[in-house]
Order: sequence, then C-alpha cells, then structure tokens
Amino acid sequence: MARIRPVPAASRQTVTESVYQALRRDIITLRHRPGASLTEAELAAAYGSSRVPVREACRRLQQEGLLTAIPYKGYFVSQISSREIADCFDLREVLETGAVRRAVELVTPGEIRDLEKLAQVEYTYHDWDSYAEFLEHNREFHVCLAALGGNDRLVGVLDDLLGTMQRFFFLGLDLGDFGTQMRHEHECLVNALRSRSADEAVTCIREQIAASRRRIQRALVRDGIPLPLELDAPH
Amino acid sequence: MARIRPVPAASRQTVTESVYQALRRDIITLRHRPGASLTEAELAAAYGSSRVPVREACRRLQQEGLLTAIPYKGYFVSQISSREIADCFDLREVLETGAVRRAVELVTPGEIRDLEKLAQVEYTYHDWDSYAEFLEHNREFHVCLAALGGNDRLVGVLDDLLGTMQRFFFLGLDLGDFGTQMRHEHECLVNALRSRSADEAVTCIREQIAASRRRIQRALVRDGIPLPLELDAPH
DNA sequence: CGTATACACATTGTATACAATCCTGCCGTG
DNA sequence: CACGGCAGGATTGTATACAATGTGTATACG
Repeated sequence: MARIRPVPAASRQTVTESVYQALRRDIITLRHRPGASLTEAELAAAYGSSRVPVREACRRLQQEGLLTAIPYKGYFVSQISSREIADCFDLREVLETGAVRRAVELVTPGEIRDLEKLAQVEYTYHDWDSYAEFLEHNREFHVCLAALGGNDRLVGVLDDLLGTMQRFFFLGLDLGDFGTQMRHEHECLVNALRSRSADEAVTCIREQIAASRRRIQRALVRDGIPLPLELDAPH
Repeated sequence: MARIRPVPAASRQTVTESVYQALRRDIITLRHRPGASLTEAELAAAYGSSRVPVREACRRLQQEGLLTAIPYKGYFVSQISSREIADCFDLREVLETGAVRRAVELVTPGEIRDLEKLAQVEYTYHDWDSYAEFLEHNREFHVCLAALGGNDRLVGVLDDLLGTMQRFFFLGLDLGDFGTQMRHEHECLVNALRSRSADEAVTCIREQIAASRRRIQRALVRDGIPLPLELDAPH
C-alpha cells in the first residue's frame, strides 16, 4: 500500500521504545508543560525503568526538538513560541509543496484510491482521546501524500516535523469541530492529485496550512495570553 | 555575525562527543566503506572508550542517515545508492530555494558582507586534508545563506542534510579542480542576494546543485558504478 | 557589609556486569 | 535425505555503580 515508512525497525517492543512513546505522548498532550524541568532519575522512576532507556528516549526527543538538554543540569520541555510555530509551518509548506509537485507526475490510480481512504478520518469534538488518534491518522495522510513524490529522505524529515507539530495541533482541535472541514480539505487534495494539477494541489496545501495556522493562533489567544505559554518563567 | 548555529551545546568535550566526531569523520572520508559492518564492542576498542558513548554516537549517526542499526545484529555504514543521492539533492534544492526566497527579502547589507567572506574558500586539488576543510566551509556557507531566511528549523534540517552529503562530495572533489568554479558560483549567489532577485538566486542555486550532482555522477562512473570504492585499509 | 573561596549537593557522563534476543549450525529423528 | 528442535555464540538491550562537572551556598576574610 502506501510506501515504506522508514523502518518498523525500532518498533520492537523494547524498554527504550516504550519509554520513548510514553514520554513523547505526555509531552505532546501537554501533560508535561512547556518549560518544565525533567531529570533522568525522575523520569526513570515515573516510567519504571533504569536511567539508560530514559536517556536514549530523551536523546531522540531532543533531536526531534521536543526536549532541550543542558549538560549536568537536566532536560527541559521545549517552549512553544510563536516563532517556533511559524518556522514549523513555513518548513512544512516548503516540504509538502515540494513533494506534491513530484507526486502529481508519479502518482498512480491505485495510490490515489489508497490515499482517499486515509482522507476519510475525522474526530469527535471534546473527546480528548479521539484527538490523539485523529492526529496520528492526519499525520499518516500527509506523510503518505508526500511519499508519493518518491523522495524518502524528504518524507523522513516531514514525518519528524509533523511529530513535533502534534503538540501545536492539540491546542487547535479543542477549539471547535473542524473534523468535517479538514476531511473536506483532504478530499480537495486528492482531487487535485487525480487531475494531476500541480498548481491546484499546491494552492490546496497552502490554504490547508494557513487554516491550521489560524486555528492554532486562535487557540493560543484563547488559552490566555499571546505566547509563549509561560515563557520567561525561569527568573 | 552569521546567526546562531543552534547551540554549541553538545560540543563540550565529552567522550561521546569525541567518539561521534571521530566516527563521523571516518565514515565521511570513506575510511569505513559503505556497507561495512560495525559492532559496538569493536568501535569501543577502536576509539578507546566503553560501549555507552559509542552507542550514543551511533544513534546520532543513525538519525543522520549515515548508519543503519539492526537490533542484536550490529550497525552498517549506509550504502551510497544513486537513489539516495538523488533524494538528497532534490531535498536540498527544495530547502535552499525555499530559504533563499525569504532571504532576499530579509537580508541586510552587513549580512551580505559576512556571507561574501565565507564565499572565498577554495581547496587544493589532490590534497586530501584540504578537502575536508573545504567541505566544512562550504557547508558553513550554505547553512549561513539559508539562515538568512530566518527559519531556524529549516536551517537545522539543512545542516543535517549537508552533513550526510559530505560523503558524496568527497567523491566529487578529487575528480578535478573545481575550487575556483565553486567559488564563482558562491559569488554569483551573493550578487543575486545583493540585487534582491529571488528568481536569479533560485536559478543560481539550481545550477549549482545540478553541477554538483554531475560531478558526483561522474565520480561514481569513474570509480566503477555500484560502489563501494575500495579504500586503503589500515593494515 | 561585601566579596571571594571552598565545599556539598544534584545531575549527567562513563564504565562494567548481566540479561534478552537472534542467528547459525549441528545433530537427531522421521 | 529432509526437516525440526536445540544448543552455543555473538550482539545488542538494560541495570547498577562510580566518576566528572557544574551550581549554589555557607563561611571566612578583608
């Protein structure tokens, strides 16, 4: 079906892996607030393992941009700044438009049908758990779309990026019921692909990203304060 | 001067860091052949440390794409496939053109002067050591150029990508004396920036990347297609 | 009272020992 | 001869113990 997804290599259920996933989930769902301080010992106790797997998990999350490590000091959950958000959205636009320009040339009817299935997902407003599931499917859709461009390296980068951005999306979803709207956006993209119109697809992606950006801006404003969340706290 | 360069945070001279740099150097300079098998114990002995720092270094290199890890089996130096090369070049084009489109709007005269200095570097044909130095400076130039676009996240991704690609470049440099040519290409880019012409800059980048791609293709053909190239083993 | 210095504490960095896993090849059995 | 189980070795995965580092604090001294 829809391409490789680098490797399931690391998905062998090892302690490191489970700590990584648990910790990542807790950061993305904002259980660990941006700016919060974490130590290896603390996390090891919390997730029931020794420091070694915790360490590896933290290194990965650091690489992804969700954590910041300060030697001999500890780890800190990355702040959500408007600058960071803007950077992520801009990069996403660059990557996705780049990929889709190739995709319209390479895509096959079968792949379009597969993608169409992925586009169907929605979420239930106010159901916190369904947000997480929806976001995973959404990520899957965009990654598979990009994969149609045939550049595995680019797909990997986008996958990482969307992983980081999940934290932002979480803020936006609870603001209203955008499920049908987002599904419509996805279908719009699939149609553009079907007619092999690069310009149409690019426009569609741009609008989609702009809409997502607006949602998050609104959520940030609503949750009190412009951003960043509790910035400048450590004085 | 030329922007932040995320952090020198990890550059505190720790064992992990020195192993990482040494191992990375040996992979990029093809001392470890593509496809070669490496074990943690072996590397620990070779670089004079315990397995833990080796492990962390390998994880980082894996993330960068220079190593592939197979659980309970070992690590393998990533192959250089023409597909991989094409992907990297395409992604690079997407990132750099994306960045420079912003850069022409934001760049200041002072930054242009700084960049001009970085553009001056060349290398000495057939001097293996000077290749490495040149490639570092070349990377610095392109990263700083991208940084002018103001998207730190994008810069980070590009930095990683160029790091991986150094291995390819190594092949191309020894093929002839392209030092002056490449310097000219850099200056061309600086001029485009000065006249704030996005189209000119993009064209320039495209040509530059195409030229680089051709050099490497030629090198691969010369060295007998399907890599690897033999290397002077340490015996 | 201000400043510098030494010391203690918290945290990560590193080493070593042991457990889990996977592959290979042997050997027995049908 | 083919096939399956089983044991041995190699390698990573994990836990624990110890060293290095950096930061803040208390204390002595000017």
